[in-house]
Amino acid sequence: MASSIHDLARHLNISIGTVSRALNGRADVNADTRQRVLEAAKKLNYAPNQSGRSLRQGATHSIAFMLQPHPGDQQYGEPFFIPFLTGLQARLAESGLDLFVVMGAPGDYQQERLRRVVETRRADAVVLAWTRREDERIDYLTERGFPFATLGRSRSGGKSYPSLDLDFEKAGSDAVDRLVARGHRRIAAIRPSLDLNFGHLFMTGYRKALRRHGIEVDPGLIAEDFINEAGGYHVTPRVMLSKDRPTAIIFNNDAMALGGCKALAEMGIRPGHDIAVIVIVDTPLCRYFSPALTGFRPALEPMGRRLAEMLLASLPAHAGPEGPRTIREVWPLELIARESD
Amino acid sequence: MASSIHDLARHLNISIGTVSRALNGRADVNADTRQRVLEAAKKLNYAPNQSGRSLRQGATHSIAFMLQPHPGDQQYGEPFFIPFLTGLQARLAESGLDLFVVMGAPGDYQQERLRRVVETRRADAVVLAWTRREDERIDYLTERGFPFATLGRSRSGGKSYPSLDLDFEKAGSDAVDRLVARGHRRIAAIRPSLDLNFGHLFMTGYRKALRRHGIEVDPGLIAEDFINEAGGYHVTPRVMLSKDRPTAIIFNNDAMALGGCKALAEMGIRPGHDIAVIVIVDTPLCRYFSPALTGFRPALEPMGRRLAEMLLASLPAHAGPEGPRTIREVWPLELIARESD
DNA sequence: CGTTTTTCCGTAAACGTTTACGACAACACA
DNA sequence: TGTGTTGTCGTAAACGTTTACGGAAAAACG
Repeated sequence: MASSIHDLARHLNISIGTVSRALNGRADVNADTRQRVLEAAKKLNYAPNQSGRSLRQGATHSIAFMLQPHPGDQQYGEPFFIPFLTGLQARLAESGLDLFVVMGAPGDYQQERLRRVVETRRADAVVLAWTRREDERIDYLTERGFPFATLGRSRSGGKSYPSLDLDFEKAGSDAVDRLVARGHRRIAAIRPSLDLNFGHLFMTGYRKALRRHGIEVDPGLIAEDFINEAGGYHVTPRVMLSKDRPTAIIFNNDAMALGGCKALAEMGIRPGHDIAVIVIVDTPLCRYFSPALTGFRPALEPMGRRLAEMLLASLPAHAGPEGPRTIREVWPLELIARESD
Repeated sequence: MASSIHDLARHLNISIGTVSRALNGRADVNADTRQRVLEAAKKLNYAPNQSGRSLRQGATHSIAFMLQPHPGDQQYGEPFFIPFLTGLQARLAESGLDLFVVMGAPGDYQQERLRRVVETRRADAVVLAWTRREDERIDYLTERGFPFATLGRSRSGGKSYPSLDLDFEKAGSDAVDRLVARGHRRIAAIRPSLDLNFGHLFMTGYRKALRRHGIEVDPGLIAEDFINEAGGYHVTPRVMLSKDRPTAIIFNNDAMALGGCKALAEMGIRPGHDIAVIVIVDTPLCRYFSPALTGFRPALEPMGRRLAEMLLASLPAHAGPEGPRTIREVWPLELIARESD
């Protein structure tokens, strides 16, 4: 059905070795036989069979991105990831690598699918997101010696893999600074499980900033739930009913903020008037919500490109001649002041 | 590094043929050699090299889902797809197939990536979404004889491929019926390009229902823009400034509705009070927005399972012994009445 | 012209599987 | 004992590539 390298060879009356060399741009092939091969390839619309290449070269020329469902949640925080993936894919494509996304059944932390990808050698490397403080996926990959990179930090696996993260700690701190400067002293924080590393980092910044301002951390103003709309909706009333009501809330996520604002609305509390609201990671939702939510915006697409770059540099087959490799980077989050605080 | 079938054979002092047969559950192998093979496989944690299998069998055991960016848009409407993909992947996994998602650079209609996947035989079949009225991807695949299925209908490619769609026409019609029953007669429609087939279907239902109620279709109440927040935001003021202002708006999409409601808010118009708002496809956003948006909810996860089923039945290698195959299905959208209309 | 170098190409092995085929032993049956 | 059947296994080819190796012809050089 599909044409193989043998068809080309037969068609041109030359050997398959020469065809392969011509196609792969090697030096030891005459300029005009190469020309003829390329033309024939186009004419018969030949494309190399990936299974054949992979088998011979021991490389699949593709990278897997694992989309990790949150525990207790059907959602994936995808709006966040799409621009990141766009950048990642663009940079990988420049090096001739395909990117594909693998999703797991919700709930299993993806360990199963990850093993499958790794053990059946479907990809040359994987990219992990939603890293956890202790992340068994990272342990597995390092132990196994399989190349990977992460979006987000973790305490697992030493420091020997490329990772890129956002400065959630600084964002948490900046959010508190901003609110304190505007006269707030009772500032609530609504976050997912501390197990998710960005939640942990956010809270570290939040706590440090409060202390710096001489404000005692009130556990009644901190609440945890699933990182989705339902989570924000269910948990927000709790902090609002604490005996000394907060005058500001920082949400760790746009979805939690949406749910939270819904709960506030039902209590007759208006963000931007009766209470200040800040969201740690900005998305289009924040911009088009009414009132528009103040948030911290990440440079997702450049981050995708950058992490691809770092991953490539760590792969023997793609490492350029350049010198020292950046292994870990933390990128800033830019405050976008809008109407909600 | 990774163990191959030869390692197993050497370790057990039997031939690779026997090992392969044991692993693949074929009949002509002694029960206890099979036992020993399986144990050894677990011990050396053997997993078959996919490239090897694919090459030999001429099948990759994987299905590609193409995530199609909208023209002029960086977004993908992902929140919509995730539950669908969950169902799709679950059913495919039951048949031993992997699902992966491939994304393209925004703007190129994915034709490039699609060709790549097909020609290098990275997948055994593909699933397309966001089908257009005339869809060159479908033409390409049918012409090429490559197996595929679509989420959404199209006029391209004849009727010879499995497809599953939502009844956007009925939803558009039902939305109008509901609004008319509540006394509205000036009903606006905000939609993306008619090229996107669901937009076209929605408008067909909208038009037919208006005519049925003896209401003339006013072009000033129909507006098109990109199917995202920005699109809804930009275009909504236009219909609100038409000389006879609408009393209701139907948005074709949650993102457009979010942007549109933002624009309404800036004009001092409150959904649910001053104007009725209905969204054709319901998402968590609709539920947690204030006011909660009335919308039409699809059964996305079952749809994913179902389309997988239909695709499998069309693949020679997986077709069960059952008789007639369903080729096209249209599923209903269920109205979820909330506060915005 | 003879020798060396260069240019170009063909041959064949290898990657890890699956599977058609045949072989051999054990067993049943006559 | 001979023949046929059954159960189990080994052998080897094949899938489509890439690539090390060697060889022939052409070019360069003395």
